[in-house]
Amino acid sequence: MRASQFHIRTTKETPNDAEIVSHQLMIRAGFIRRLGSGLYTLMPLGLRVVRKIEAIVRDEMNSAGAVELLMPSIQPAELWEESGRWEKFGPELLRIQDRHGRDYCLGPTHEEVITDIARRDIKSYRQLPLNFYQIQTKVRDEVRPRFGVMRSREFIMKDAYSFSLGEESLQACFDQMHTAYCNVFDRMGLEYRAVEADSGSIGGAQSREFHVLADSGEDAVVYATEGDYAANMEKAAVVCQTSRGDASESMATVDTPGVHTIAELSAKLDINETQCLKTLLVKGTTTAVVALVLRGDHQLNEVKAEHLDEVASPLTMADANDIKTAANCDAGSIGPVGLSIPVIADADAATMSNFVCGANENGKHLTGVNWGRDLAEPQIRDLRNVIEGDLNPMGTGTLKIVRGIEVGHIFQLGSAYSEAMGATVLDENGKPQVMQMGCYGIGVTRVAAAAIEQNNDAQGIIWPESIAPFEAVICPVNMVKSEAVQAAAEVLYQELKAAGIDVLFDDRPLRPGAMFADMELIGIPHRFVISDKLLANDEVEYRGRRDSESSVLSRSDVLTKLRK
RNA sequence: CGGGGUAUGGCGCAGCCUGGUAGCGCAUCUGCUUUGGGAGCAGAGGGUCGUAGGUUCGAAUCCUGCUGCCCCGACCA
Repeated sequence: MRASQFHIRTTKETPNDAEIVSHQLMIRAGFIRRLGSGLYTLMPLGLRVVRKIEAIVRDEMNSAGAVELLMPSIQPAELWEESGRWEKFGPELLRIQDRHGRDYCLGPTHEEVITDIARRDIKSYRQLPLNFYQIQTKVRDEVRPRFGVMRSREFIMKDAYSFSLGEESLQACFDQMHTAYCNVFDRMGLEYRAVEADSGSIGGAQSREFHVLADSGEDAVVYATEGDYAANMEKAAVVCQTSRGDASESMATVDTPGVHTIAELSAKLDINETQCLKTLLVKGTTTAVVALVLRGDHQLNEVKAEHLDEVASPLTMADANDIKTAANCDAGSIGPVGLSIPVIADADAATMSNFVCGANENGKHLTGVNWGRDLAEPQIRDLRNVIEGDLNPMGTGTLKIVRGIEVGHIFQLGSAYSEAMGATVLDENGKPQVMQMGCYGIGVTRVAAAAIEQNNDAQGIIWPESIAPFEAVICPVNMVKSEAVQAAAEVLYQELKAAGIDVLFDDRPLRPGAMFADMELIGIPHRFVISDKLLANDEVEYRGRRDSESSVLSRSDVLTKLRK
């Protein structure tokens, strides 16, 4: 490709509405252009990257035996009513009506459509297992689109759906996709982790998220210092490592006017937050509210809490009236002593002794409180987020927390959709059996952004070779003045093209500095400079995008350099 | 949806407080010079100051409503 015939628009100024580096660089280098909130045009450079990512994904999916198809973005409401998600999905589902007033949605995901296809097309266990995938534009009416293409309302996603008979076959499909995903991210040269994830309300099944590690990531990823345990924050299990001390103090009431938070409480009484007990009231299933108690320095894990039978789903904090009724005080003064509602304690909270908690009376707290003596022993569950230094639940080492960008998710759906929509096959006995499903997603456009988050410097983007918009660029110095440079650049360009290299020939009449700056901003991995001076010795200058200095090589070594 | 911010040529901003001819940098166009790290000089084009109303002789500027966008919280690839 000749740069003069390719649309390259770069800017020195950083757009003021771009917060994270990938967004800034994608805009500055002209990969994307914003059309509206969460809506982006993929400019020619951006599309090239996306196409390369798609090619890798497609290749690995095909290798894993998945077959590609393409489903419509517009989906009839009836299908979503069948699965129950027309109601459940909420405002993120962008709904539209046609001219006849019929309801549709713009597909945020395609379980319904694919299950409809499966139930019509798959009749026999002999056809299984089968894995369909597509690379397609998804629409989600995000509450808050941000970070450019990282969280946009319209984005490109690879989604695959497997159909199996029996859980063993589902597991095999899942494992196969796990391997394929690792291959995909390996080939893109990304630093990532596959982590255990919560499987949500469907329950039981396996779920794994693939996170590209980056400080700007929106998710917390937990991993063990030893062994290969890794999970997202929602899922990461806590191993209680403390045991309860003796009840050496007696319970007493202290005045704590104006104290509402654990931080204020520990400051007021000059004690550590670990000595305070935090009590949260949430809506319950059989009772109006349920008390959840945690050690003061610990954070409630809302997903874990939501899974409890006693707790209403979705998790809802009790409102002021509920609190008044249950605890006879305001939030900030609640404690578990004397409550007549279920009290569920995090394991670490249950091992506390002589602790401080709210007295269920505004402006008062209790000190020296002990389980079993001052109040009944609580139910014990894992309720909190892990913190750095917690024990690895697998028994080796401790846990660390890093930030991650979720770029992929593989998930065993089981029979959730196939059962609701009647997707069955006949087994070898001629009996109808509900198919087991798995679903597997990769956020293609998000991968591009994640790759930049992980690979950039002050000059701009540093694309991993496999997804760079161009593999190499030829920069002729002062080509307008030198026919020799022009001719040599042209020859090299033709040579690299013939060798199958995806090469950009920067034939724009730019001064060298501007040209280099552009190409570094755009992030092309390999640069070859041609000038009169170099030509005199039959040489070419080479610089890898990560190199701090250029090197000079013989003209004949250019291809070898690229093939290395 | 709650909280905060912002809206002025394509982009980044100043001007607003204290009302009186809309300005700067980048980008664009023309010419000359320049050509190994985002060139210099000279010239040119481009803005109903988000929108609707109000105050005023006069509003980018003061007041009110609305809208867009961005950032912080609950969702997801």
